Amino acid sequence: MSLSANALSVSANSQTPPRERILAAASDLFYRNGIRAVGVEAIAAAAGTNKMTLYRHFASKDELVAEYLRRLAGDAGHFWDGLAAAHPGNPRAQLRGWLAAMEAHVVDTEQRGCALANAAIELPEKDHPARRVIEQFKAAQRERLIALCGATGADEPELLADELFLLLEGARVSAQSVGPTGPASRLVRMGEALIAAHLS
Amino acid sequence: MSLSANALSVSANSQTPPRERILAAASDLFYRNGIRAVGVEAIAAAAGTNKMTLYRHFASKDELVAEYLRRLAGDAGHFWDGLAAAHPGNPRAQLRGWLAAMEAHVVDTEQRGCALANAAIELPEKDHPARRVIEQFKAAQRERLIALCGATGADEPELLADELFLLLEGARVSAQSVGPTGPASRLVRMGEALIAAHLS
DNA sequence: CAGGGGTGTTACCGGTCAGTAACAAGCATA
DNA sequence: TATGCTTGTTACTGACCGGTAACACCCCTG
Repeated sequence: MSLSANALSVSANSQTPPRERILAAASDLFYRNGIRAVGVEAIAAAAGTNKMTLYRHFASKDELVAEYLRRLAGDAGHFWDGLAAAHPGNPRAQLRGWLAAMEAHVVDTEQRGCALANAAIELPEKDHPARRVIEQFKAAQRERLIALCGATGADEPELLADELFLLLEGARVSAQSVGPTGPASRLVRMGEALIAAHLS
Repeated sequence: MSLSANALSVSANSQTPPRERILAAASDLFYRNGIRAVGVEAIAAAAGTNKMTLYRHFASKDELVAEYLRRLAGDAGHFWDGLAAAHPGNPRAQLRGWLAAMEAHVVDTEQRGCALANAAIELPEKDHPARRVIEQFKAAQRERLIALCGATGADEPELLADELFLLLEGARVSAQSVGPTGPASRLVRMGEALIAAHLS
């Protein structure tokens, strides 16, 4: 089972510190091939280094996985911040921007859903260090969505947020089984209908 | 990483033919621990037999995985048939029954989401024999839902079906990251609101 | 009784897994 | 020039992976 990999600019650049190169290579391989499908040796090779250096920066593969997810959670937080900065005082526009970005992400065939959700499916062990990261991230995601729905003046912000949350989560996972042209392609329209129903 | 396993009645019963015991053991282990996390030796042992007998009934582990998913797809088909038989000529009741069953399934902490969807995440290789099964199953699932929504007289049956489809898919996957007490616990209420909106 | 198909047992194959020990080489600072 | 830190290299461990060969066994049918 040959793994697919891309030559990432960061991992090819030997100017970048090895820890960053390893994380970049691991992110790429984990996301596209699955966490369990990727060995540490392949990660080190893709990062232009070797297994020893990898283990000098990460205590174990599980810790590398946790850090990989931590980075993605941070990126998502920055995306939310960017939305808020782009539409200050306009929660409705922020919500609209979020929906549009999510639909674009779902339709993109290069994407394979939410890395955090995928990891939760792939790593059912309750004591895996990645689980803390996943649970905290998803809870924070939901909280932000609830706050945003509340700011728009929806009648039941928490219910609306959960509807949108499930809609998105379903779109991202179903794109991998029925394909991105299926139900997931009308995410914006569905979301707008939900929002409208709660603003009456 | 010790695997969790249950002593299934069928796998403990040596009266049952070995092929069925193997499938039962594989279903249990695959679903709870993930497909890649389970080795064929562990499956054979849980089925009360050995690796050789397993390979006399299944050409490879990948084929065993495909058959495991085929069985589940068949079970789901029977569930739909049962719903239709329980509420003949009453699509509204069938839809309601489907929603209730899905919420019960999502809330059950023993469950770990849709085995087919999980497999799609765990097995991204396009040529894996399981992918055909997954894609056909999800497409059939969606078709049945569309037909049912159409029979209820919804104004846009396909859109409603996709909304319900994504809602369910999201609920099952998010139960594994935010837990079953989160957004997934109000699936019936959300679904009913969607249906009502399309029956106006 | 003879035959044969399904099953169990053991040992093995080559390969990969996560993780480590020991040592050489580079490179900066002091 | 000498120090000390980071990295590279090679080789290795013990375990497990999917899959197979060879052979003994049991039980049912003829």
